[in-house]
Amino acid sequence: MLINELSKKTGLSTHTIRFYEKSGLIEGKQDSMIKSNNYFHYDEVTVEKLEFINDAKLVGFTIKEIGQILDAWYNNKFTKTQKLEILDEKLISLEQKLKEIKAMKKQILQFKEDVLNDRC
Amino acid sequence: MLINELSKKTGLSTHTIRFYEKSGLIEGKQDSMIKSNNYFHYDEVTVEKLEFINDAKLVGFTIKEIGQILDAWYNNKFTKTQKLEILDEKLISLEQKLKEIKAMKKQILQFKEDVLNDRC
DNA sequence: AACAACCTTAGAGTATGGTCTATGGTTGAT
DNA sequence: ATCAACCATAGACCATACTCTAAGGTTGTT
Repeated sequence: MLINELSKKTGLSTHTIRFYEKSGLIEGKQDSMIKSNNYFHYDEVTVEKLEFINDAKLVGFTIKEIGQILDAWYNNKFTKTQKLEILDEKLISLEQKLKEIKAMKKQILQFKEDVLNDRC
Repeated sequence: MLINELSKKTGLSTHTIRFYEKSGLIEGKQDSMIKSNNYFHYDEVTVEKLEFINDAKLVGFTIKEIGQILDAWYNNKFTKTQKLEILDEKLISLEQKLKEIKAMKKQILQFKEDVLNDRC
C-alpha cells in the first residue's frame, strides 16, 4: 500500500509517517520494477509497527527507545541475546514507571485529604 | 532561603528553578524591608513543591498539569469542589497510564516470546 | 576598596517530536 | 490532453521543556 492508505489505516498523518520513516522506525520499499515513479510501498507489518509506536508513545517511550524495541522485535540488527536484553531493559523501565505512577496516585490522594480537611 | 540554597536542596539548577517560577509553578517573595536588593526568598513549601514537580514529571505530567495540581493543592485560586475535581481528573489519568503501561508490558512480553521462538 | 560569589532580567540556543509549506513529478479517470 | 488526487524531497515552523549567556547589581570577607 502507498502512504495515503497507510495513513488512513493508522490514523497518522502522512507527515508523521514520513517523520517516523526518517527517524528509522519504519521502512517502505520502492519497487525497482517501476521506473516511472519512486513511490514507497508499505506492508501490514508497517501497520502493526505504527500501531505499536502509538501505544509506545503513550507510555512515554522516546522515538529512540521505540526504535530499539522495533529493532529488537523485527530486525536482524541484533543477536537473539541482544534482543532479549533490550526487551528486558524496557520491561524494567516499565516496572519503574508503574512504581512512579502508583506513588503519584498516593501523593494525589494525600492532596485530596489535605483539601478535604482544609490543611492547605 | 535564596535560590542557590533551594537549588542545592532540590538538586535542580537555578536556571530550571527560575524556569518553573516563570511558568507559575512556584513563587518566591521579595522582602520589601530590604531596599538594597531584589533577591527572592523561598520557603520549605517551595522545596516540597519542587520535589513534587520532579515526581510529577516522571509520570509524564506537563508543566501545565503540574501547575493545576499545585494550584489545587496549595492555593486559593479554586473552590474546594474545583480542587477535588482537578485532583480526581488527575487520578483518572493516572489510572489510564497504569492501563497503558500494563498493556505495553504484555506487548513486550509477546515480543520476547516471538524472539525466543524465532517468529520474527 | 577590591574580589569572589552571589543575585537579577532578558533573551538566545538546544533537543524532542512533530506539523506544514513549497516545489515538482505521477497516476488515473474523463 | 487535462485535471484532481496522489507521490517525493527539502526545509521552515511550532510547542514543550529546559539550558545557557550576557549584562549588570549586591553581599560579605579580607
